[in-house]
Amino acid sequence: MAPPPMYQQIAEDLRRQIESGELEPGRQLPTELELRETHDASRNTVRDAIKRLISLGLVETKPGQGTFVTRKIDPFVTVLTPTDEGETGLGGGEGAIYLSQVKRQKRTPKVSGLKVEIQTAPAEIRNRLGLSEGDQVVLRHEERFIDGIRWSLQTSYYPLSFVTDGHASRLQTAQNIQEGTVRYLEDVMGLKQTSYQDWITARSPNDGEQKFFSIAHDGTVFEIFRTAYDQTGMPIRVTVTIFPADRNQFIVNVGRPADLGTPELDTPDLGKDAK
Amino acid sequence: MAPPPMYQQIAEDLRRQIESGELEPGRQLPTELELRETHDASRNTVRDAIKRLISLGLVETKPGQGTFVTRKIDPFVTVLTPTDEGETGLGGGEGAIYLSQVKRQKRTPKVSGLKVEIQTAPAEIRNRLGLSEGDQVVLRHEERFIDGIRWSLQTSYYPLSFVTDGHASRLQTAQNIQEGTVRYLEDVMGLKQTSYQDWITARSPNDGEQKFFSIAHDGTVFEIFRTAYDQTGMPIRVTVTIFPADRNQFIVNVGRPADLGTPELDTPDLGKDAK
DNA sequence: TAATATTTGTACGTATGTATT
DNA sequence: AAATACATACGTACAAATATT
Repeated sequence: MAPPPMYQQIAEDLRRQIESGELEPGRQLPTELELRETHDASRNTVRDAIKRLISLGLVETKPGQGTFVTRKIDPFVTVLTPTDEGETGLGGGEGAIYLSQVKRQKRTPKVSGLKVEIQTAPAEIRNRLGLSEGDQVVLRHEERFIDGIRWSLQTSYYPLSFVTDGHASRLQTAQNIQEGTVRYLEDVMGLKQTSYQDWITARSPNDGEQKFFSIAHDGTVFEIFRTAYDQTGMPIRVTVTIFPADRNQFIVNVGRPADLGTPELDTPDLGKDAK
Repeated sequence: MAPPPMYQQIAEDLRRQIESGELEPGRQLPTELELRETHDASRNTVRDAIKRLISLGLVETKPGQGTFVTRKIDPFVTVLTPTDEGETGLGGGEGAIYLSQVKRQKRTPKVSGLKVEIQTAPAEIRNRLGLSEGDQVVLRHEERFIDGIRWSLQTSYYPLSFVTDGHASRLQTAQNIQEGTVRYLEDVMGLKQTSYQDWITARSPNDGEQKFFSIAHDGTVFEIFRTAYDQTGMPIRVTVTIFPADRNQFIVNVGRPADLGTPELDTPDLGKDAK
C-alpha cells in the first residue's frame, strides 16, 4: 500500500486541527515557513496542502498577513415554495425568491445597485420567455444583502414589448417599484402571475461573482432560473439569481402550508460530516 | 496596471480554445512539455494553468496518458415537486426523489448495492426525525445509476421503533421493497405520507463520493435532505441524497400541475456563460 | 513477458514580486 | 524603510501510471 502523498498528510493534519476546534475560526494558521519546519517539508509542499484546504473552504489566505481559518457564515435559508397559500406566486420585490421567515425575522435584507438595461435576449432567456431571435428584453439587476453580508445577485428579464406595447413604462426606470413588479404588471397590463418554475443548478463563479462575494475561483454558486407564468400559461418574466453556496441553502415544501420546524437551523456545522 | 500572472493567461488561452470548440470534448490537450514550449513557460507554470481548468471542470488529467477536454454529461433533471397532483407525496422507490418525466423516458434508472444497517442516529437525522440522543435508526443505502452513469447516492433513515414496535420488519431486510416503502408503511402501520420538506445544500465531496462519481476533490455535490411527514405531522423518514453538480439539476414547480415545457433541456451548454 | 518511452504526480530548491504591518 | 508573509515562476529529480515495442 502506497502511503498518501505528503501534502495530503499535512492537509489532513491541519484539517483535523480545524475540525476539532483546536484551531478556531478566524485564527491564524502557522506561517508557511513554520509549517515547513514542523512538518519537515519544503515550502511548496506546504503550499500544496494549503491549496487543498482552500478548495475545501476551510481556510483563506491574505497576502502579507497569513492564512486564517474561515469564519463560517450562519447560512441564509430561502424557501422556494410559497409560505402563504393565499398568494399565488407571490408578492413583493423583484418577483423574487423569498427569505425564510423562520428565525430570520431579525435579519434585514437590503437591496442596492439597481441597474436597468435593454438588451437583445440571450438564448437562455429568450427560450424561457418564448421570444424569437433578436427580440429585446428589459433587464433589472440588483445586488442583495442580508445584515450587510453579500447575499445574492439577481437579474430579472421582461419582454421589451411590455414597455413598448403594454405601457409598463416603469419597468425601464432605475427606480424601485414599491408595490412590486408582480402587482405593477397586474395593475397596468392585467397580467396575473399564477405559477412559476425554478430551475436549480450549481457552477463555478465568474470573475464578477468571485469579487462581489469574496469567494475563491474554485468555489461554488447556485444559479436559479425562476420563470413566472400568467393565468394563460404565458411566461412573463425570468429571474436569474446567483447565490454563493457557502452561505445559502434552500427549502422546498410540498403538501402542506409548511410551518413545520426547521431543525438545526442554528447549528453552524450542519452537514459537515455527512457521509 | 499589473498584467495577470502567466499561468492565468495560459489557462485563459486554453479555455478560449475549448469553449470555441477548437478543442472538442474528449480530445487530448497538448502535453505539459509541449505547452511548456508553445507558451515559453516552465512546466510548473503550465501545470498551474491546468489546475485552474480542472477546477472549472473543463479538463481532466489521466496519469500516463494526458490531459483531456471533459465530455459533458447531458444533465439529469429532477423535479422536486410532485408531477402528479393525485399522489400526495408520492409513490415508489425509496420514498425518494423522482426523475423528471420530461424527455427522460428513454433513460433507465437502476439501483444497486442496497445496504441496510442499524445505527445510533447522527444529530442531523435525529433532530429531523424528532428522536432523542442515543435513539437508533434503520438505514437503507443505495447507489443509483441512469443509463449506466453514476447518478446519486441515497440513504433513507427510519426510526428503529418502526421495526421493533410497528412490525415493519421488512425495513431491515436488504431486499428491495417492491411496492415502495411509502406504500409498505401505510399497509403495515397505517402511516400515510402527506407532505415532505426538501433541504438543499451544496458542498465538496468526501472521499467516497469523490471515487464513486469520479469527480475532482474540489468538485461540488448537492446534498438534499428530504424529511417526510405523516397525516399527523410526525416525521416518518429522512432521505439524504448526494448528487454530483456536474450532471444534476433540479426543478421546483409552484402553482400548476406543471406540464410546462422545459426549455433548453436538450442544449448541452445550458448556463455556460450566464452572467 | 519484459523492457522502454511517454506523460502526469510529487517533492525539493531558489529567486523575485507584491501586499501588509 | 524594513520586516513579514503569501504569490508567482523558474529549475531539477524521481515516482507512478500507461502505452508501446
